[in-house]
Amino acid sequence: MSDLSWNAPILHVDMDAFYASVATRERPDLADVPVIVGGGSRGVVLSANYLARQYGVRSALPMTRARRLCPSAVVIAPDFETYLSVSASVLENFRRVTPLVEVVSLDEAFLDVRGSTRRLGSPAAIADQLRAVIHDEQGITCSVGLAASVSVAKLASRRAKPDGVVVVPPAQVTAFLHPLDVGELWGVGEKTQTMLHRLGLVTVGDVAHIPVRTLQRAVGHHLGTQLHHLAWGNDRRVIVPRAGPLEPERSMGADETFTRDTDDREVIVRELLRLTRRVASRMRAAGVAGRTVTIRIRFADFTTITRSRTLSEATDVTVEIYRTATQLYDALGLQRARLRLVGVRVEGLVPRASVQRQLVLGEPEHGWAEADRAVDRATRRFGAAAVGPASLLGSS
DNA sequence: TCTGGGGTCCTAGGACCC
DNA sequence: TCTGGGGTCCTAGGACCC
Repeated sequence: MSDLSWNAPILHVDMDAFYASVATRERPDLADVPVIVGGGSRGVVLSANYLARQYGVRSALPMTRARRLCPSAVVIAPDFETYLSVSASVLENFRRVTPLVEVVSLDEAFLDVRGSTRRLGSPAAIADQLRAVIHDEQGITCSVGLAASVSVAKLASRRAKPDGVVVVPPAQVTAFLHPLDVGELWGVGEKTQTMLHRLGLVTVGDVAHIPVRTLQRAVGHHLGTQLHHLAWGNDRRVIVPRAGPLEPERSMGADETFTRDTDDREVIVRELLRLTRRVASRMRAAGVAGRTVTIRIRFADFTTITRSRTLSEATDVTVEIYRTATQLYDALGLQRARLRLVGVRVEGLVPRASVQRQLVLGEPEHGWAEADRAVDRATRRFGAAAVGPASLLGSS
């Protein structure tokens, strides 16, 4: 009955410890063992099963700390191909419920089920069906939050974990929200949480009851407005059906942490070239070009700077992006600074077809675009190791 | 051997233009 | 012989999300 009063019942479906669950679903030997999915020596935890979490292991924790907290954990390298395929199967399960699916990431999506209740039953019944189907077909569990808005549904699913459902009827939204810590709100990370706590704003209810202007002064105009609305459950966001992270992007980039910090210009510049090739070929595959080239430098002490330059016209040409990146790097005039990470990003992406190249006759540049396409073709046929500048031979 | 890699959005100051 | 005021673009930094 109460379901009928819901303007738009929203489900937020969130896989439980997704990477770890997928990694262990056919490994009964790991069922009762702490499991961590994570990268190499300088990496972070990508996913941890609930046994590992009992030791304090969390996503984004440095692997070194995670191993210290839980020496008995089995550490597994991520296998994104498998995650992608499981994720695609789960998405099919969603689409059988409703076409109004907004994919957030590989392991998370919002479903607007207002059009599905006649066929499938109440929103709560739909949540149960989905969890059963995903468990039976994919061998993993998920949690579901059900509410009348996107933001509350998301908070509800978090409270449902693991392997549960939490329903927040419209009349109970503020009673549900106000006791929560401000850090639970979308847009409040570690920094903002700390700042709000220092101001004596600990719960969502605290934030709800101070004047918007005060909030805006504390955290900025935009975020202040947003938090005020979220604290009262005012969330007009609607589900935008989309396939997820494969949307037309505004920027593309790549960065990589060195195995060891380095101050060697040769090594750094070679890395800039490797990253640029990766980014540029992704851009060409996506049919986009961009005008602003940004490099990112992270020093050994973790301080991070960016330097960018906007070109007169958009490009997807490896050599142009690379030249800009190295010029930006050299302009820093670093001497003995040890770098932990470098990155290259191209912003202001537009469809390549919309770029009118002002080709100057005799300009030596205009052969490079064709060279890139030849490299792309060869890479598709023979693999990435087959083609590359001499400075990268043997390194890829 | 503390702290990945892919992104998005906001803020703020200066340049520049009308 | 002080100050305008928008709007837009560019750059840099920072916070956040998954």
